[in-house]
Parts: sequence; C-alpha cells; structure tokens
Amino acid sequence: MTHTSNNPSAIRSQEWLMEALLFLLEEKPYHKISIKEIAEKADLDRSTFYRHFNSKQALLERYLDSLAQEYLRRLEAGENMDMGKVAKIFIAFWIEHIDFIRVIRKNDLDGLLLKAFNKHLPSIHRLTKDKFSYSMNEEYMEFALAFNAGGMWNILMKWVDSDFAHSYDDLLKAFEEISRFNFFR
Amino acid sequence: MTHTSNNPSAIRSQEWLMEALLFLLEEKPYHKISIKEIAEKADLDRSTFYRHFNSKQALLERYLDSLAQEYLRRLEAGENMDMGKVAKIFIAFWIEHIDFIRVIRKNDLDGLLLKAFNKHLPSIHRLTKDKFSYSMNEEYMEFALAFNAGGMWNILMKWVDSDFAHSYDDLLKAFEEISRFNFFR
DNA sequence: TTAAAAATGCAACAAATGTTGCACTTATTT
DNA sequence: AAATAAGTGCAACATTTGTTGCATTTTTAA
Repeated sequence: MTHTSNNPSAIRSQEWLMEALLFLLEEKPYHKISIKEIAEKADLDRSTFYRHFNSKQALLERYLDSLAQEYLRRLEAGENMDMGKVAKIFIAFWIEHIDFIRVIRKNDLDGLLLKAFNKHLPSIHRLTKDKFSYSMNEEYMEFALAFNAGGMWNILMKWVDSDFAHSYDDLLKAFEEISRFNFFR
Repeated sequence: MTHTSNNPSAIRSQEWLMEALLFLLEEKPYHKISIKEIAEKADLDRSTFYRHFNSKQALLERYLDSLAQEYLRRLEAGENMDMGKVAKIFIAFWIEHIDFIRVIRKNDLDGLLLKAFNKHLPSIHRLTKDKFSYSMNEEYMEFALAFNAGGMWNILMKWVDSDFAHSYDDLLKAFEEISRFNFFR
C-alpha cells in the first residue's frame, strides 16, 4: 500500500519515478514501459518502486491528481467565475499541457484523467455556484454539472484526436455556440 | 497482429476467450486476471491466445466494439429518432448491461468503452440529422454532438458510481431537464 | 550528538509474459 | 478425394513482475 510520507528521501524518489514515467511516455507506448525501466531511469532499485506504488497505473494516477489540483488552483485564482471563464481556463490549461494530453489519449489513458478531474467537480461546482442563471431543480443540478463536464471533456478529446487542428479561439467559439443552447454562459 | 478470419476454429476460440474474460471479470479485478487464466478458462493453450490477440486489452476491446454495434442496431431499429428517443434507448441499453458496466467502471475501463462508442458517433449523427431544430452553424455541430455524447456518458458514469441509485425514470427526467437548456429535445 | 525510525540497495524467488519452431488436427479448395 | 491452407497444442526461452529478508544509509527525534 502507498503510504503518504514527508520523508525527503521518499518524496525525492516518488518525484524521480514520476519524471521517469513522463520521460518514457514521450518515447514509447505506455504498455511497453516496464517498471524495471522506470526504476532504472529514476536511478532507483526496482524494489523501491514497489515500496511507493502498487503499479505503473498508481504512479500515473498520482501525477494525474497533481495535474487536477493545479487546474483547480487556476480556477480558484480567477474572480467572478462563470462558465465562460471556466471554459477559457480549461482550454488554456490543456494547450499548456498539449504534449502530455496527446500522449495520454494515444495510450487510452484519458479515462483515468477524466476520473482524476471528476473527483474535483464538487469544488468547481462550489466556485461557480452563484453565477448561473438556473431555472433548474437543484436535484438535477448535479446531473447537469456532470453533463457539462463530460461534454467539455469529450470536445477536448475530439480536439486531441484532430491533432489539435483548432486554435484556442476556435474552441472557445465552439463552447460559446454550444452554451447558447446550454445552461452555462 | 490480429487478422480477421472466417475460420470456424478461429471464431470459436475467440468467442471462448471473450466469454472467459467476461466470466473472470465478475470474480476478480481486471489487472489480476492473467492471460494464462483466460486461456485455461477457455480450454485453450496460452499460445492460442496470443495468436488471436496482442493483449488482454485487445480482447476486451473486441467485446466493447461488439457492444457498441449492438447499441447502434437498437438505434437503427427505432423510427423517427430524436434525441429524447436516443436517451431512452441509451438508458434502457445500459440497464440491460448493468452488471457489465459496473465491472467496467470499477476497473477504470470506461475510457475504452467510451472510445468504442465514440467510433460510432457519425452513424448516430446521420440517424438523427434531420430531427433537430438547430439554429447552429454546421461547423459547430460536430462539437455539439461530441459535447452531447460526452455529457450523456458522464451522467451514465455518475449513475454507476452511485451504485444505480436512480431509476430509469429518474435518469430520463434528468436528461429532459438538461435538454431544456440544451440543443437536443 | 546519539538513538530510533524510515528508506534504500541488493539478492533471491515463484509466477506471468510474449515469442517461436514443430508436429498434429481441422477446414477449405481444387 | 487429395492437396493446400489455417489453426491448435506442446515445449522451450528470455524477460518482467511482485514480493521479501537483510544489511546499509538517510532522516528524525530525543
């Protein structure tokens, strides 16, 4: 089991392992990256890997979670958030991590990424709670928020699959067009 | 590489392997199911597995694709399709496969499932093409369709995560509520 | 500064993975 | 019916995986 630790050695090792995985992901498919290889790239013994993570996926999930947290910090930094601003930050964030999301999608790992981000949906809800012009039953708001998040996500994936054929402005325009029929603005 | 074959032996083997995987998925987590085990359950040699599939994931994807095709057949069977009917068929379909989708979600394999279904998005678009009351640029319709599909999907996932705490009617009502703010009806 | 706690490297292990050559059986073609 | 093609089982192989005990180093606490 992975225990949270403050020990400098432990933190350093975990960071090295994450960096090693990210480096290797640029070179070869996820499923061909062995734990042996990750440990070697991180200059650590293989057993040390297993003392921190149960699996390659657990290591990746740690990084995905840190990404989601960074995204949330971006949202929290904004003022007077509405869904339009959320969309802007969302798009800008992923343009910034364009290489990573390409690799994630190519290796069919986007489900894990969405899961990591969905974990923070309640926080996002809280941030934007008072900015909507809903006339919707509160009970269905949860569903609506999930619908919206999933929709934005799938568009992001579509954008990745097109090999980023659209600009920041294209994507933003698309969100605006959709939002005219949707509950966010 | 997996070559498509009509040979009865080959088809039979592939079916046995798929059935074996589905059976084992009910018993233990995906990542703990070994290929050795799948082959044994299917009464086949391990080498036969590799002659048909490159990996456990390739085997699963074959089944996911067959599921997506079945779903598409359901849609095609309907007449005068609009998005409300699509939602009904969507919900009914997954209630029918409730055990499978639970297992898929629990093992973080829903990304693969969405991918299999997204592959058929163009066909769904074609089915419902003339039934919308759009006032939307055709260029953005692709985005809107992707948004809609991703949204419905994320609600499905939310439903699974709640351990199916909502009924067919609850889900349908949620879609209707959302659609009042959305481009489909 | 010293003692206790935590993390690491090394080595060994059983098990699973991915691949291949060969003999044999099943299916298709002529 | 015979010849060709395709699929299977068996066996062997190098490699990776996941796990653990023990000695050594690094970090924390007294």
